[in-house]
Amino acid sequence: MSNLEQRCVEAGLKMTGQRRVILRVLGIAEDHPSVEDVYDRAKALDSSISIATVYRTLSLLDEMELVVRHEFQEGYSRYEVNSEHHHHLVDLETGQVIEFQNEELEKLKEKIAHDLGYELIDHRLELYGKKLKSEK
Amino acid sequence: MSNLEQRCVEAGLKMTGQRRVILRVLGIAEDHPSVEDVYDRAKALDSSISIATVYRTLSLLDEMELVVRHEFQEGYSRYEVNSEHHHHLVDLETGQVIEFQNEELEKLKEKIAHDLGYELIDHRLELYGKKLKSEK
DNA sequence: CTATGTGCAAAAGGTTTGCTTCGCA
DNA sequence: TGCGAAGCAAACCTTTTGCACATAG
Repeated sequence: MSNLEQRCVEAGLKMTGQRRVILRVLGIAEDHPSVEDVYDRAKALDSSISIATVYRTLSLLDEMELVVRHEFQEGYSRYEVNSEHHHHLVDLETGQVIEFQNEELEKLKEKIAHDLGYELIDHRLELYGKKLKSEK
Repeated sequence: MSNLEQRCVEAGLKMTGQRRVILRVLGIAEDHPSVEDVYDRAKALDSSISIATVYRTLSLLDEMELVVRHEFQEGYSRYEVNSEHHHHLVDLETGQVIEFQNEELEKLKEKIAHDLGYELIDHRLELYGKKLKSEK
């Protein structure tokens, strides 16, 4: 049983065929798939899956924080398995999403929130850019 | 003629009654109104305005960069007049939006993008927090 | 006068939900 | 077997759009 499945069972979810497939799709994804993407990939493994189930499952996983939902100003959501904390840089020319971490940034966010009199619960940082012409 | 109106005329837009009203609503707003909010406020000044016009006008203003569109993960957009660059901290308990600026942050963003081989075109930073209990 | 803008209602696109049936525990 | 889960289609919500009429310049 995969780690994701394990955690679902522990949370009291029934491990249905559909959920197993969706978890598998998410587990092997190397990108940040949209609901439609997850649906298509899941359907390739089990053609009986409906998009309603994909939506319901992703919402559940999001609540359980097994997954992170992103909205990169595209009008729809994209998901990824919740692993290490990181941020995203979206390539405006290709749509490619690059992940990064930055310790200095983490500290700065905490400081800013605290200075404003707030406890930081969540945050979101996205960079949008174009690849620099590297003269090779 | 208000500054916003001025800039619209310069951009070649016809200054209709509806646009004047919408610009006025945006100009005096002290919050970050949703399209529905703008529509309601505009209707109070001119009951003939339709929501389609509000959407069309806000899109135009956004393209012209007279206005900034935000999506605070609420499922709809909010707008504000484009003034000084700043970021937002959303109070998770009240929905209140606090604006802030931070020079260190600006530099850090540029550096991160550059280190990843990108030219930073746009970015988005939102903090979500709860007010600290201040023992007064 | 005419290109641009508006109102209205319908359509679009993503997401949610009611209801019935299915199947895991 | 009983209750959570799935499939299907309709409903929802925000946003966009086609079309006929109105109006700024």
